[in-house]
Amino acid sequence: MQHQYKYPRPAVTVDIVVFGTDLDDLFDPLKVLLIRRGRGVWKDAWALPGGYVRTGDAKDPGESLDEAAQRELEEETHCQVTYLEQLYTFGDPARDPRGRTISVAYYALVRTADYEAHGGGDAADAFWAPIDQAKNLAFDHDEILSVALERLKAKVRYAPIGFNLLPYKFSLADLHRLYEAVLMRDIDKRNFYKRARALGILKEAGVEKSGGKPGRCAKLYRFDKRAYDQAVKRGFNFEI
Amino acid sequence: MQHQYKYPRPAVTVDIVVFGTDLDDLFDPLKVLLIRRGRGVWKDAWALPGGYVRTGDAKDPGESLDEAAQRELEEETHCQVTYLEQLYTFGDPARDPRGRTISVAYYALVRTADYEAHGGGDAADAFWAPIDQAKNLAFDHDEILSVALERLKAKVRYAPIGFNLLPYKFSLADLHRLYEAVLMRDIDKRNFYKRARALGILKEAGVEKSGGKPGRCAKLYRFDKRAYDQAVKRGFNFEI
DNA sequence: GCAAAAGTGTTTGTGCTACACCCATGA
DNA sequence: TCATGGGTGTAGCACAAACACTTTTGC
Repeated sequence: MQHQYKYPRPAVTVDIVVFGTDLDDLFDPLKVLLIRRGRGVWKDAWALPGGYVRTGDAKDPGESLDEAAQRELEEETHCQVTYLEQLYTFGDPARDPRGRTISVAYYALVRTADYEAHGGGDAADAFWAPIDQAKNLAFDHDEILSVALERLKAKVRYAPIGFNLLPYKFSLADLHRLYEAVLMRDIDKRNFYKRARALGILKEAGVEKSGGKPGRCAKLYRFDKRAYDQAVKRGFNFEI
Repeated sequence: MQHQYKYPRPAVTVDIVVFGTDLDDLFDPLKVLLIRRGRGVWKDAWALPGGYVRTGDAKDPGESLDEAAQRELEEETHCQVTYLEQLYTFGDPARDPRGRTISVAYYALVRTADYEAHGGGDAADAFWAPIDQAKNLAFDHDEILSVALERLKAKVRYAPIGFNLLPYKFSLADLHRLYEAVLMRDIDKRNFYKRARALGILKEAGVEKSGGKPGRCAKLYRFDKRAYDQAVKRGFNFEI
């Protein structure tokens, strides 16, 4: 069946920048999920996962933008999605050669580390790319990724969203490496550990089992959401 | 002529939160521009200015989202628009009873003070509402306004966008009142003046003519964009 | 015992906060 | 001369930055 309107209407999609981590990768723990395009324009190019928003019609109310993003995300990644936020809406008339398409971009943080999949998953051609190698993507996805990275960099400094990229239990060294990777600069270890603990939102959670690696075993922590929520109520400021 | 698509498509609009100031209003200098709806659903309700994005078709590329916002803005306000930024995209299926409509919201800062109009303008039913009186707006515009205010509050603290709400020349007292109005809290005058000057982005610009009012004449300043751009290059941080 | 990774304190300086009075002008 | 609004300085404290060595573990 066809749908008719008096004036032309754009297609509306959501595209999602999915950030994940690989803590074994000491230099590039921060990754982004890319999909290989199998056909049509930009065939064989890497792209951000995404798809059309279900608009609905007389019988069907359709889905909200958040719901659309969530749905796409579940199809693409089988990791636990712990954070999802709308990023920006891209509407340049020329951004999709097939016709006027407006894309509402989201970014998501997922715990890859809690899962095995990570590369050998079932999403046929999905790939966790190191951030600085994700270039020359389809459409305007380079720009979308760049905006997402800037947002992540900015937000991670004043909101405790970084924890969403780590496993449930993590060491301060993990947290430190993550922040260095996201902010792309060296951060003094002692000052960082001090601040992180001073925030009062970390709860001790045992000790790492030495996995046959040299070096001292790390103490583990988890994010204490209870303490965080209370601190926010008291008007606390979380700059790291 | 009708336009046909295989799947249903949403209508896409831009709505704009236009912030302005009335410096003579010592308690509520911060205003927002509202439009009275003359017909259709939400008739007689106050609403944010906005309208449909020109999508384009085979012959016509249409306009970008920024262009749509700019165009709507020019139609509604004859003040100098010095700042325009995309805010958030609202896509709840039920937000417009007439049918699925996705709204890309923007916020704009304008210099009302450089113009006479301000109320007696030609936009028949436009009104500069004090921020805290702008309630019970049409559609989900209460929510849009609330998001815009939060964004303005946050951004004004680390970026020099507040100047876009003041006339070209302004006194420190003006700036102080503006910040108190935007952040909705008292700010110590001496500390504020000190910080404002220490930023090094204010240029002296003469002295206020006493307009028949009591009290000492204020020194005037203007925003020094040159100095600001250079400071940004050096990686300066502009928290106020 | 050596290589690898985790963990730990002190000093110094800068910047934020709190706070109360004098100055210029018009009526 | 009084009412109104503009303008100014200092002292204490808390936080950020800089900086190097010790501890634990596997091999």
